[in-house]
Amino acid sequence: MAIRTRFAPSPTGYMHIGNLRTALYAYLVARKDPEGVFILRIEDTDQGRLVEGATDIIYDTLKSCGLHHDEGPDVGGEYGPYVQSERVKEGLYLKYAKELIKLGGAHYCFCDQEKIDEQRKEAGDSFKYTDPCTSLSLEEAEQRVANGEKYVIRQTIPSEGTTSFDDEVFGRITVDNSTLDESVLIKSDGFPTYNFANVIDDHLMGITDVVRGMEYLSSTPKYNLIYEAFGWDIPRYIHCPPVMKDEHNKLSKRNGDASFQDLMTKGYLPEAVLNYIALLGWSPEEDREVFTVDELVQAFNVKHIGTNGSIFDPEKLTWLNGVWLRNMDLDTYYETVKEKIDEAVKGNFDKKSIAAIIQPRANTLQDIPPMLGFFDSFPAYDNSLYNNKKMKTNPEVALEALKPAYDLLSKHDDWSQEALHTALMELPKQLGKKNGQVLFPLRLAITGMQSTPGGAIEIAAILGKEETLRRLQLSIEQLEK
RNA sequence: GGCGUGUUGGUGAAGCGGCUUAACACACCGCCCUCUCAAGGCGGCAUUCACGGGUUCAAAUCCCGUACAGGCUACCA
Repeated sequence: MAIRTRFAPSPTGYMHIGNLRTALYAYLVARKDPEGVFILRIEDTDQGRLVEGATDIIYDTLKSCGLHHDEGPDVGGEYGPYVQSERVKEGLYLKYAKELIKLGGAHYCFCDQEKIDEQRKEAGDSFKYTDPCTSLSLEEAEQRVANGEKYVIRQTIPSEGTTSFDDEVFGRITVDNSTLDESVLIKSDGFPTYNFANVIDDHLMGITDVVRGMEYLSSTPKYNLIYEAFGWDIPRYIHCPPVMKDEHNKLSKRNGDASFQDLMTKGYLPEAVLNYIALLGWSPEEDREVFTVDELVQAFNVKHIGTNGSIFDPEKLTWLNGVWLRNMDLDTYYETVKEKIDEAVKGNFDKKSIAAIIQPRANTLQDIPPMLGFFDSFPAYDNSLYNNKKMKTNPEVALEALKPAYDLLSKHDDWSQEALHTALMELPKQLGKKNGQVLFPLRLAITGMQSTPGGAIEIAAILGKEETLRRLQLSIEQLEK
């Protein structure tokens, strides 16, 4: 039987990294099977928490990550509808809830909130609701429903015994039924709760492998009781540990900058983000860290998902993003950073050469513009910058190097980087100086910057003869004052 | 409070009873390369696996307890 997994977010805001990771893992589990199917289902049963536009964010995020779903609200499929609120309209959950009642797995409950609160107050800390409606006869309950009394449908839990299941990552989990509470399955507004809808839908959609966060670990036994009451097959469970912001806090939608969208605007690549989050909580068998999504499909193994929560580390993401950027061939790199270069450099320079000098230096797209300011404007700088211990330079040494450099360059016509290189590398020898004593001042003289991406030769080549000489001239005058 | 889960360096982690004097990666620190800054190369960085007991010839690895963390305990998901 082909594996079917689903990603089932509720449209209550943007996608944060923990969510995305769950989607990734569900995707990988499905793709691992050549016949596997990955489904997107929208869980919008909490009408009060819906956020406008949230579903679009989900579509967009999955799309830009390359996590294509085979079935879903936007692409269709044989098991639709894929939006729970639409399924409610079909009366689907209520139908199954009533069947579950007949099977003894659920019951009508007429208790109002005050009654429950009262019991909670009395019980203090160790509260577990004891529902008096459990003992109502079905006839009586149905009569009251027919009379128009407000009701919910609650799960009926056996008072004795234990329920166990095997989780693929956490192993065997066993709980006493007596600790399980009889949660609401159908709310008084007629909508199912997550507790019920996810079981019904997972079964109806033929989900074989349930991939979700471990916050559901402790309610899974309740879900299994429902599966069992219906006589349905229980899926494989893959519960994932949380992604944390720091030692104490899970990543959260509020005051978090770890949404996928945020990371994009911070200049990270979707590929790098996917790669990074795959590594949060999962480790490959081989000693390697750089993976494309397709490569992850090959390498992924549920058995290597860890059991402890992991802290999202922006520094490592930044490094990995840099690796992705550096691994690109120059044409691809140029295409991806073109926009950033254009943003920072308006002058008529060869942008591809600029791309070449920043490629080993930028870890995120955002790093790029601040590096390039000196192209458009020649910044004012102080002569003291020529003092450099390591380079063994000072203003005098600089002047001794810059004047002959000017003479040489003004007579030099082949402005290719190679030609400039050969010409300028001769100069230190002729002057009896070290390379750094000539090239360091030269770079400073034409950029006004203490440090720049690229060296004097590379930058001179990009600036062009006219601009290079112009700046050099200005710097020499400044030194001679 | 109850129930369930987890705890290897600053971070991600490997390890699943002897091969571990605890991989690898990020960060950090050195050195090398070098016209700056990066990139790259090399090396350093946990005498110890939350703590305390126990089992065993042998434990980070198994068991128990304690501490701590986060999860569930909603007509949220």
